[in-house]
Formats: sequence, C-alpha cells, structure tokens
Amino acid sequence: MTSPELGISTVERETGLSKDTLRMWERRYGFPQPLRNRHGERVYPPEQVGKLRLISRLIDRGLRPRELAGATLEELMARVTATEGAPEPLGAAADNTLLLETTLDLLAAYDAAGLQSHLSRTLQRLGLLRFILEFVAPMNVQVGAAWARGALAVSQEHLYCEQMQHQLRQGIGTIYPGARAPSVLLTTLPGEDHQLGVLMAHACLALEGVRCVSLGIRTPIGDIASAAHRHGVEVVGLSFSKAFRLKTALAMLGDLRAQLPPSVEIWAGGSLWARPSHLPGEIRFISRLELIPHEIAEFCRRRRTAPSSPA
Amino acid sequence: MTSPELGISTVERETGLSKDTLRMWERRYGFPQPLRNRHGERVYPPEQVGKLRLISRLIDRGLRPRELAGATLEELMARVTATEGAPEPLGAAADNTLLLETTLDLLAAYDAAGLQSHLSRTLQRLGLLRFILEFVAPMNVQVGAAWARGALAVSQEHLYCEQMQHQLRQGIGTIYPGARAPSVLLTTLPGEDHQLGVLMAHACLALEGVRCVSLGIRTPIGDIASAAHRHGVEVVGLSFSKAFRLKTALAMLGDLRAQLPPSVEIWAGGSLWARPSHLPGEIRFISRLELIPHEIAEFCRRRRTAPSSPA
DNA sequence: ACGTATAATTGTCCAGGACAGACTATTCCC
DNA sequence: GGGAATAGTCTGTCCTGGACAATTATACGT
Repeated sequence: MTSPELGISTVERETGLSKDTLRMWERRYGFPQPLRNRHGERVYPPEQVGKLRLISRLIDRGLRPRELAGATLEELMARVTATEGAPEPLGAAADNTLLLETTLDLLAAYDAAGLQSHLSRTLQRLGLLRFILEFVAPMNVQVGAAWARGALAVSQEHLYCEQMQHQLRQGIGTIYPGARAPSVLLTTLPGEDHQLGVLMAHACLALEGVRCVSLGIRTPIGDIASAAHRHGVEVVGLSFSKAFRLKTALAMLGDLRAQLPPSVEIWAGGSLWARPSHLPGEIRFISRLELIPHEIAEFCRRRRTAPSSPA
Repeated sequence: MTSPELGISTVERETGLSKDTLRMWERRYGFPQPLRNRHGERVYPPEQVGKLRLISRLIDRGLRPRELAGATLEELMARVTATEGAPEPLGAAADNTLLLETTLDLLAAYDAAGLQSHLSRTLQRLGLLRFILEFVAPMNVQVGAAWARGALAVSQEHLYCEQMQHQLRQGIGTIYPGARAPSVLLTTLPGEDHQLGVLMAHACLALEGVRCVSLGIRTPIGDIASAAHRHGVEVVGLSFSKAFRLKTALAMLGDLRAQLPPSVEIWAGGSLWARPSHLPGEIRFISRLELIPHEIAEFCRRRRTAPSSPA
C-alpha cells in the first residue's frame, strides 16, 4: 500500500517545478513545507502539491512566487479565475454547446461505447475540418478545465484522449496524401505528452494538401534536427499544450533553431501560445488552428519573394 | 549562435540521465569530463554526449556504469551488438521475409510516404489478423533489434511506431463493436510507453467480438482499479514491452491485484513475458498474441464452471 | 547446489553557497 | 516631463561534497 504523501521527484513530475526550485522556495518563502520521512527526505502532503500546481500555473501567467507562496488556496483559485478568465462559458462555441455537453455527460458516465459512437457521428456530421475547429478544440479546453478543477479522473481524461485520437486518425486516414506547399515534420518536444495537438495540426495541414511526416510525441531535439534533414522537410511543426512550461519551451526552441539550417522554418502551435507574450521572431507561433491556411499562404509568399538562397 | 557545447540541463534532456547522475559519474568514474565555461559551469563536448547516450542505452539493458564509463566508443558499440546477441535471423518468419525487408529498407531510406503506402497495402493484403500476427509482431522484433544495435535512429523508430499505430487504428476502426465474452479494459502501467502492444491486443480482442475499453498508455494503478470498477469490466489487460523492468512489473501487478476485486482478472501480455520465469498464479500471462482466442475460451469455461458469485 | 550474510555498487537526496539574467525602481540628463 | 542609464531586488539554476537506501554481486556455511 502506497501512502498518499509524495516524494520530491514525484512532485517535480506532477508540478513541473524542479527539485532545486522546490527546495529554494521552501528556503526562501517557507512554502511548501513538506514533512520528512524517517530518513530525513521531504514528503509532500497532497494539498500542498495541489497548491503548488496552482502556483505553477499562475507563474506561467507572469505572477511572482513571493506573493503566491503566502496565499491561501481560495486566493489562488480567485487569482486563477481572474487571470484565466471566466470558468469556461461553454456557450461561446456557437451551436455546438449541446455536442460539448453530451460529450462531458458521456465521460462523466464512463460510457465508452456511447462516447465512441457520439464522437464518430459528430465527425461524420461536421466533416473533419469543422469537427476539429468547432468541436475538438473547444472540447479540449473543456476537458482541460474539468481536469484542472478536479472534476475528471485520470482514467476519464485518458479515455477521452484515446477515443478522440482514434477519431482523428480515422479522419486523417481518409485524406489522400498531397504534395503541395511546405512539407512539414510534426512532433512534440521531450516532456510534452499531448498527442491531440499534433493530430489536429496533422489533419489541418493534410486538408490543405501539405505533405506531413509525423514522428508522434517526445522526440529529442537532436533527433528532430537530423530527421528534418533526412526527410528533406521545409518546416518543423511542434505542438505545445498549456501545461508545458513557457521558459522550457522557449529554451528548447532556441536550441532547435540553432541546430536546424536557416532554410528550415519552425512553426510552434498549441494552447501554450494562446495568450500574448514576448516571443522570438525566428520562430513562427501559430496561436490558433484556424491560422494554418494563412500560415501556409505566407510561407509560399516568402519563398516566392526570396527563393532558396542560403548565404 | 549557440556554441556546439551543451550545458548540463541540455545533456539531461538529450541523454535522459539526471543532473545528479551526471555529476556523480564524473565524481566516481572520471567520465564524463566536461569542460567549464567562464562561470565554472559544466560544458559537455558533443562526442561525450554521444557516448553518454550509448551508455544510457546499455544500462537499460542491465549493464553497470562502472565498466562502461571507461570504455572507448568502439567497445561500447561492440557491447551494444553483443547484448542483443545474433542480429535477428529474419528468415524465421516464413514467407513474409520480403515484407519485413522492404519495411526496413523504407525506414532506412526515411521514406515516410513509401512506408505508409507499404504498410497500408500489407494490411489490406493480409487482413488485420494476419497483418498483426505475421507482420507487425515480427517487425517489432526487427525494429527493436535494429534500434538496440544502433542501426536505427530515434526518429526512425518514432516514425515506424507512428505509422504502424495509424494502420492498426485504421484496422480497429473497421470492426463493428461486439459484446461477447469478457469485457476488457486495456492500458499500460506508468513507465511503459509502448503503445503498439496495446493496439495489437485491442485488435485481436475486438476480432473475437470482445468489448474493449482502451485507456491508452501509462495509467496509474489506482486509476486502473477505479476505472475497471466504473466501466464494469471483467478483465484488465496490460501490455509490457521487453524494455520494462521485470521486478517493477511484478511489484506493480501485485499492487494492482490487491486493489482489484477478485472477480476481475488481470491479463498481462507483451514481449516481457516471452522468456520463462517464476510468475505468480493470480495473474494470467499471455506470452503470444496467438493465445488470445484460447484465453478467451478458457475464461468462458471458468465462468461456466464457477458462475459469478462474489462473497 | 542452495540459501544467507557480507560487501560493493549506484542513484537519489540533502544543505548551503554563489551568481547570472530578468525585472523594478530610482536617478539623472536633456 | 520624457526617456535613458543606473542601482537594487528577485528568481532559478548550478556548484560542492556528504550521506544513505536499495539493488546487485560475492563469499560462506550447510
């Protein structure tokens, strides 16, 4: 039987805060204040881990740890809703509110077969593009929000991702491969497990007739660079979920940029880039899936203007 | 422009070895021996990082770092080929040798489109069941062996898994869901990333008309137990790749067994169980995919003999 | 041969110190 | 007063060197 308390390694994984940072906060701000096991090692109660998760999210939004460390759980929640906006209106998605609600209900009921059927029918009814833009994307936000406030178990989130992935692949499989515009290598960086982002991008790109090569998730940076060369692609596309640490992402993107020849562009997409911030110009950030066609057009324009002539 | 040398954080990402481990190896074995930047921080030359990557892989195979740290690059390469034993006869798979060779060739050529097409045609030609038993399973062995001896880059292995996954899901998607025999919850334990095993099992089970609920990979044990209850399944099916630690697997399976009601069976499959060893009897180990129909029949027989009567 | 006690190996944790880079506030000059 | 330059604060990451639990190998007795 495992005790509910977590070691520092587990907390690092759960919160995304490095061991060094956890120890430093304890030293400087007095929070977190883990217990110690008989061996003198830090042991974090679950409620502190939850608080850390919240703080971690707020810091990504630009807040400072000093003040957050002393805040109560209620204050943090208030801060989250304040920075993150309303608790997900759900009415924003035009006419698809019912579809979203039905999905959440099926998930809540652990109705795997019903969910499968519902997703499949929705895909066929809307068509792949509208399925993604009007259903999957807002649905991901809903599921993420439900997960963040503890309304969804791990297994329910897994079930959702698995079945949605299945539908997206069904959709992608029916697209006859094109050979237009830029050829794109798709994957995520190490630490980013969320596959749906890659699949949605894959579908949107394939629907534009673009040649896509997907490497799945978590490809080391060096391997991305060499694969880009071997596959002869013009663009490396990366997906980042909201959970990914902004600083880490920028650092790794910088590394990758340095390892790729200048002729290969980097396109970074995903909910991480939804809110504005100072971003380097050598990488193209695509905040919404709707912008993909525009981005492709821009690419073609750039290439026409300045034909491939590396210094 | 970043210099070709890498900081300790980058090396941690690239090799999967923690900062602590890197420093400890340096202290104990004198390798790696990074340079220092003007600020006294470790700076690793690329060749040392490559060596570290090799060592890291060999340690996964069960070798000890003490001896590996002092070895030359050549010795390490030799060790890699040695640990895998013979370079996989390849002739064992009856008439499908050509199919396997073609796949390896396409992978070696980084021909994503050709691979996609080849896999798709093979699936349609053989049919889903023979595709899995006669092609995917031996192919996985080949890819695993090629990867172990360094003949395959990370990105090639990713490409293979991604595209094979795509085909398997295409196949599964065409099966009309059944409701026979035991209902099965499918997933892998935390630490096991290999998705193909789950998908192959899913397909084989679905082809027998069994109701399957897949949670994808890496579901925490507690969540598996609660999900099994909420989904009302009679069997929890888990897949284990050869890379998974045997002891870890058995310990986790014991935990899971304790958390599940006795009426729910555990079926453990995957290449980890291919070689014989002392296995607990409270869990059913399925060493080959071919045995799944037999296992289903056995299940039905057991249930007929002792109808569901939990205390 | 087999099980057990002992020794070596190995990864992770700890404490406390240092410092670069980012951000903030203040000063100073035009 | 506006804007640039300066000093000051905040924060994360890296450093050293020590400790120990868990695993794995070796020696030993029966």
